[in-house]
Amino acid sequence: MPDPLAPPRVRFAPSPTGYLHVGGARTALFNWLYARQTGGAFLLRVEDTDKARSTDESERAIFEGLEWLGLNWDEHVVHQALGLPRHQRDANFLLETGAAYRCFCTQAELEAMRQAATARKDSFKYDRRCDLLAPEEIMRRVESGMPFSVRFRVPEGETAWDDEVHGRIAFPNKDIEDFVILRSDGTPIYNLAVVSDDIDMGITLVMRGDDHISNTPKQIQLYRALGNEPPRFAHVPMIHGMDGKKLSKRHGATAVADYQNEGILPGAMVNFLALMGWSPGGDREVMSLEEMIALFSLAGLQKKAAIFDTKKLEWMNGQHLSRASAMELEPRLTPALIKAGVATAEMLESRREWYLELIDLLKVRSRTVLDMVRQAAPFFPAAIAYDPAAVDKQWSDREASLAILHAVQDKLAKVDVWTPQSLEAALRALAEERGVAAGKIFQPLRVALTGLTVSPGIFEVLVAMGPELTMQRLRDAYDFLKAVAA
RNA sequence: GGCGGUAUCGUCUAGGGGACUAGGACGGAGCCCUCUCAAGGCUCAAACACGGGUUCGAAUCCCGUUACCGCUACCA
Repeated sequence: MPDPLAPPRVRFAPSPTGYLHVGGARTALFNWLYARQTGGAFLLRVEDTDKARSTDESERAIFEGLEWLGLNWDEHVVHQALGLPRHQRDANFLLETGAAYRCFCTQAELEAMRQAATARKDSFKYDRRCDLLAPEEIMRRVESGMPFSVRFRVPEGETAWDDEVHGRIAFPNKDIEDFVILRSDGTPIYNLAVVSDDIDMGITLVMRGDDHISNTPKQIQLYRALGNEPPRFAHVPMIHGMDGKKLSKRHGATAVADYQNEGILPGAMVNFLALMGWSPGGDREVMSLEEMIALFSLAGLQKKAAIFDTKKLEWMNGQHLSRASAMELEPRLTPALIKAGVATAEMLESRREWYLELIDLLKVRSRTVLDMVRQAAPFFPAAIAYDPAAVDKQWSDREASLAILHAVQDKLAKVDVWTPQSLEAALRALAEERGVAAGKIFQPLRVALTGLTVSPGIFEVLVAMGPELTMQRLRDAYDFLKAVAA
């Protein structure tokens, strides 16, 4: 009997056959939030019994994904394959207590029975023929070395549990066939391995995808036959793609690492994932990890599958970007800037104050870290590319543009102290002298400085860029304009 | 086919018998702000799957139907 007052123990149990999928990440997140809120333990178990498909690389990718999201686990990582002796002991125990029996049917025989049933339009269920064998016959077959699998004998009645998200779910036992728990090669089948491990790890709440609902009655039967009280179960809904089907590659990125590479912040990813299938109630949306821990509850879990909407993820990321401090963003932006070849580590370090101010300037108008890189590029010495759309729109009249830029240069040369105020005064005066709207000056200048139609306020841009780089950009613009004109 | 699960705007959701003319958010349309783009503010379009009950009263409870999803392996 589990102690109801003991701290809960939950687990995330991925099989290392790929990357960390967003669906898995969300299941892990819910378990983690629950453990952190209750002071319980969040354990990790790698389900690597399928040696053919499991790889170390995939295992590493899953760990890295969890670490990036900030989902730290307690105790040591359990590898399911290492539990083989215990799985076999449990199967033998079930055999000895009569809860399970040996099945000598071959896979080919089973397949034939299945096909015969399908031909009759019947649903197939193993007919227990091996359980009806005389004890002497069983003895004879075992002694003659005939291979056998071990099947669990499902008792009469009904198996039900009070699911933490769905309420009571019941399965008539007659609908559950005598399932195999140990293969003829002596290795365990999933349901046995899971139950054996969860008992061994002292798991008190199994929170997993609702695709496991139909495994649950089998597992409850195994708990009982093994002399254990089943844990609580919480079956959370799945994540689907925009077409309503299970989320897969053809819906775009499904690996959390993909979103990491696209410049999504882990805090935003976690926030977004949490909101798919869980709600704190009311209108709360943008939350920190700490707030989610405080607010999390099983009662707020949704029953319905959610569809992954990357648009909302990007919006969420923009929110987190805007709210984060430059100091917090710096470690995420710096590697991206270096990777893109925009700046070097030394460059950023030598002008740290300036760099942090630049981050503050850009973060509010960016949705991803990659957006920030794009917008930050003009503030670094490397030559810029001119966006054709910007050129067409703001420099359509080459001669006029050249004239404006020269006038701007003259004005700027006379500004001693570069502050937003002094620059604004100078440029607005220029507009007045020339009798044009301020925008007619600012926009062509913006293209000259950044190559883009989009940037922070033009005076902030000038200050951040400084007189030297500004003049360089203007000279480059002249060259460009003259080349096009000629 | 059998069994199980689910059903509120296009999407994420609030709602747990009367507070519902159904709220918020993303996305869309528009306005304001404005040197651009964001951010921010405001406005608009947009949903209780259907049919029966129960009840004075149902988005909310019950039953059917439909649709969708999952499982139906000596996979996990």
